[in-house]
Amino acid sequence: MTRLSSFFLPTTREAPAEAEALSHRLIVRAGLARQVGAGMWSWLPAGWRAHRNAEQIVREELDAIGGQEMLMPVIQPAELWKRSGRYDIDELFKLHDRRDAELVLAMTHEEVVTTHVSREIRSYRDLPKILYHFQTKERDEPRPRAGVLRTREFIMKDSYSFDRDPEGLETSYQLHVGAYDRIFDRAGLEWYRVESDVGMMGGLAAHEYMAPCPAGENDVALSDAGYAANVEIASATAQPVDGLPEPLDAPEEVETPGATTIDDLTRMLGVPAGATIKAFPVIADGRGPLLVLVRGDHRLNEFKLANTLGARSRPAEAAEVRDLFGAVGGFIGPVGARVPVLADEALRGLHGLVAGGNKPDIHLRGVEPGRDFEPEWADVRRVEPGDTCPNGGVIRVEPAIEVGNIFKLGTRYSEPFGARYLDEQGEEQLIWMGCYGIGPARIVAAAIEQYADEQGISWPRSLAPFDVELVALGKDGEEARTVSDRLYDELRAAGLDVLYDERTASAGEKFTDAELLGCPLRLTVGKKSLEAGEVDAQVRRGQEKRSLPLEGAAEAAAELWATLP
RNA sequence: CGGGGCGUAGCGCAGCCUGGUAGCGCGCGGCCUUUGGGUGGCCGAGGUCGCCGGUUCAAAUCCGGCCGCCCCGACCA
Repeated sequence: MTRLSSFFLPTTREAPAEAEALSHRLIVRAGLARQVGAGMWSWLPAGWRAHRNAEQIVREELDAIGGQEMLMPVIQPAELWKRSGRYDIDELFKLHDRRDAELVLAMTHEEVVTTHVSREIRSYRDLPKILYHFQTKERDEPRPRAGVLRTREFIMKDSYSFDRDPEGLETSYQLHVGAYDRIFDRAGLEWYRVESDVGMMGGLAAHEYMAPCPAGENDVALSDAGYAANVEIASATAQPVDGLPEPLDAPEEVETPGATTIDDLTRMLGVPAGATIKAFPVIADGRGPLLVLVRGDHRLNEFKLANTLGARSRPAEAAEVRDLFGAVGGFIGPVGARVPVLADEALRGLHGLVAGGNKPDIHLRGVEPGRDFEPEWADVRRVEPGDTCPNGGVIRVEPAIEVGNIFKLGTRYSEPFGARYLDEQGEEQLIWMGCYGIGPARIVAAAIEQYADEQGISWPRSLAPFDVELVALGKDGEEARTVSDRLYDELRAAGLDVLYDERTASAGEKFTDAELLGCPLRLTVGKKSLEAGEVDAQVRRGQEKRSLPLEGAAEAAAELWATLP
């Protein structure tokens, strides 16, 4: 029985002052969830129904590719994490039990699942396997934010594939690609599968599933030609520089007092930003000082730099810059630099450029890479809207929520945990692994973000807490109420999940609440339509209204519902 | 971790500068009214003013410390 008069659905007229993201505001206002602390949330009954709907889609599609659901603990011995080398991650919650034994709260489950597999899997006959669970993840995030989008505790579906070789891993990976594509389609989301950074942990390949929306924390580079990549790794051909100065025979000094920014330079010298060189002095692990160059109108992409260097790097400190270049930030450049130079590809072939002169208040103009300095070339810039992607399309950049990721782990965990099997020749081999995550809460939040309108949430059918909200107008005991009571039973008999608003509240209040909660279909029983022998139906998305004959209204509503997005 | 902001009733806020009985709107309870888009009226309940300390005859208000929350950035297997 889901009668609104007794259902725990605390809606509010106003959102908490601190809530900024649309999904945050609507989740609170519609009574789906409540905040307990920074990054800690309780799901209330209606929100939990949506969450479980998302889970169920994920479960069905994983089962369909042969996934086997299990459950592993959140609290784990620290020893496992020391063995995998992940114990020192700052986000890992660490604790001690009463006997002072070291424990951790799991942020994912590679350590435990690999331990099980290493103990139980012996033979190539036991492979492949896909194991998964839905379990709480704990992460001591430095900054939880945007409601349920980034929390310190959340539920994740994580699955793990185990194969005998890279080819097997590729097969399991592709099975997940198919399952994930179907999951996000069924969830009704607009989504992209984008190439993503494999990180420093030695992964082999990775994709992220991104749902574009304003509250998204990630930027994705997209093109109509089908290109899709996280901007962290996206690569594209830069737009040419308009108005490049004429070449000079050799660089010449020009006084630029106080011009420490590209803006200052373009104003002072009258050149376009693209005709300047932006220089970043960095100190790379294992490589020492390095001068990284990008075009003045471009931005350095630190992920791509790290991948190019195969190492982390940090910006040089002011004192280091002085020692290495004899100048302060804003006036350093590649010509005559005593450290190796790494230049972005977009600078290749340009001439007449302005670069720092390595002297206070001095720049050089007429600089030509390759002639005036010999850099190592690499693609280390962030792509910009308007760039041309590898297959010819024009790049645009959109914010998006990461709703899922898939990752080829290789033997990253099977090595430390000794997960091996015997092949047909009786030889011991390492197991090849993949890991695959989905956050149901983010699916819920992304759906809210993508489809909300002025009135509130507008759920995709597959996620909505209820299929139909039935609004009964008039007083208890009037004819409208007897009719709606009967319709409520008939709707449920027709297979629909119904939220029945039989409160003694004004019509406007009920309609407003119904639109805020956003079930795909609203049915209204009141005196007016009843006199015409009808029930009013309103489709939430687009708010299109129509009338259904009272006779057979439940079946008609079920048919209508089935056509909704 | 760097920068900024906030903390007064369930929610949104005023009061603080200039110390002197803690307020408003919404929501909540009762009665009446209204019932197809947040009806109107009357009555009422509800607050250790984030916490600790200091100054003062007197602190929501001034001073110090702490805690919590949010935003931007950094970070994000």
